Amino acid sequence: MAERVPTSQLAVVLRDAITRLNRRVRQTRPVGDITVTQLSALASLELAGAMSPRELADTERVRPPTMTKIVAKLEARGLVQRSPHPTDGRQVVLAATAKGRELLRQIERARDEWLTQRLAELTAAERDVLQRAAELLRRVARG
Amino acid sequence: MAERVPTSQLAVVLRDAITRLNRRVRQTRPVGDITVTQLSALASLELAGAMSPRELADTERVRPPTMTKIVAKLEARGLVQRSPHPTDGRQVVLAATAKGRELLRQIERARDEWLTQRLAELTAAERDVLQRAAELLRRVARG
DNA sequence: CAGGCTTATTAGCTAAGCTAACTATTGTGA
DNA sequence: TCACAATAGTTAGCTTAGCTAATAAGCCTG
Repeated sequence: MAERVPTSQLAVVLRDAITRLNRRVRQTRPVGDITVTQLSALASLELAGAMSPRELADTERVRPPTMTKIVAKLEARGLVQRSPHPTDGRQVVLAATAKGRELLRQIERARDEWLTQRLAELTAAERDVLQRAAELLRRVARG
Repeated sequence: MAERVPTSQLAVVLRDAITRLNRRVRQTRPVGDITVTQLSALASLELAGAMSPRELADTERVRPPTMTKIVAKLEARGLVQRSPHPTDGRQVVLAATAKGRELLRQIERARDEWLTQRLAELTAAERDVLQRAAELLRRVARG
């Protein structure tokens, strides 16, 4: 079925496919009027647990001043809570609030609904390919 | 190997994998100091051929005033050229210049270099899975 | 315990997105 | 035909998101 092609050519095809699908997924407008940047930070906080602004900035690949702004907005919406670090007086500990976690769940559902419908149109064998691919893609991204 | 899971769960896993890999790919800094937004518009122009600002705005899913700014910057860099529409006096025709196309090729090479190296670390069978997946992903994105 | 590192914020800039409002052109219907 | 609606593009003015440089506060070490 799939002809064997050079790895470099696979890279081109794969990047193109991922870029396009990512745009489509992002076009599903979020539920709670939250921006993509804010959502991503909130999701990281929920996924990896409480952390400092510095760590969150590193996770999101932005600079600390940028994260200061993002966190300020999330806090103003009551989605994130900040508390003092138990031992280090400089640091701040950020954590998603119950409201923040609830919003995340709502948005994930809305996004995945679109994708789920699309995937349902494929055959079981095709979904199987995608499932194995998903694991590989995560590994590639992590590497 | 891959256990059969519900389609909705596949959607979650797949979206997550794609989001992460997309971030990684984007982190590869472009060659010519061009922004992601500008690059995307330029790539669309190259891919789909000459079109009006309106059409390009629709393609990129932004509003016309936003595209006005993006095009202005691309034009200032000599990457895009604008010419009058042959019959409709209101419209403008946008096209990538030779310089713009050359920049696109450079950037694509740089990006894919990173991904190619990662893919080279997989087995041939795993690359085969990804190749079939890429085709499916494009189809899903198009749908 | 003085001076240097780390954490976080503030200030000030650019880019990217939006809506509303404007100009110019095209098309249309009485 | 021509007044008027629709369309294309831009301008004005706003918010968000990103950056660097500078500042303030706390920690650590010689």
